[in-house]
Amino acid sequence: MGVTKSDLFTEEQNDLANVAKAFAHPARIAIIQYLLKSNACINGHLVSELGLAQATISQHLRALKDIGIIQGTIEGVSVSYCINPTRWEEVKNLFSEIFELYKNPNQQNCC
Amino acid sequence: MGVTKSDLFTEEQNDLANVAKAFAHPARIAIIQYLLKSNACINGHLVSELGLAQATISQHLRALKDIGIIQGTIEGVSVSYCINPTRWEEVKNLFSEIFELYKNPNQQNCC
DNA sequence: CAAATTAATCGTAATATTGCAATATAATAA
DNA sequence: TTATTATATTGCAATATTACGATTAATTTG
Repeated sequence: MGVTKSDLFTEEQNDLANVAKAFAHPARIAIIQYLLKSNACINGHLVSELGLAQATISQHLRALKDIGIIQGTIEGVSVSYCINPTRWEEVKNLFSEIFELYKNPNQQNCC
Repeated sequence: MGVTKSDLFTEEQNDLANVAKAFAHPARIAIIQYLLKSNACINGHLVSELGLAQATISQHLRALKDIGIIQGTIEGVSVSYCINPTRWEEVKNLFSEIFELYKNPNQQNCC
């Protein structure tokens, strides 16, 4: 055991779950926030910003790249990272969908 | 190793990461969607809805309760669950904050 | 009271994630 | 070419998560 039974769920549910994993670690949130705030391509100064080892940062960057939220282009020796605008919009909409699903006409419909 | 180094990050970052974990598994998304769509208190018919064992569902429900997204009240032999409206709003705002952080004036600011 | 029902918890196995040192890779500089 | 620099990958240890059978706890029914 220990394996998520993906086949029990819809593609949409599995998608959202995977995307949510991007946000499910503070280091990845820190990376995302850093890229969002700078709103530009950032060379990998992230290692000095966060207090984690270079290998660990690289691993988190890879996770974010796999999910598609960030993209990186090689610039000589270093790599520039930034938010992927298209994917960001997609991810935003995925979350919006579920958040908009909740209508609470009266405060009393809850146990 | 294997422990997330929470002390390296802000409380806000750790909070969002924890909340995101609610969405980071398709079964929990399915549970949330089920409660959202019914928009009412639902007795534990979730076990028959999803294809997971009773113990597993209970475990996911507990995770959602710990995060605060759902609440349950005992109704005789069974338990009624529903979305916690206040917390839901909070969670929604946490995600909104980070999503609103992204401004993309021109499509060319990305590598 | 005993049986039935419902859900939580415990214990455990399997898999996933996190973190890092060491190493590999790739581009540039000397 | 040989350093140097920046990042990725590998291998591994520690911890977390997922799943479920078995058990427990609490309530209701007969």
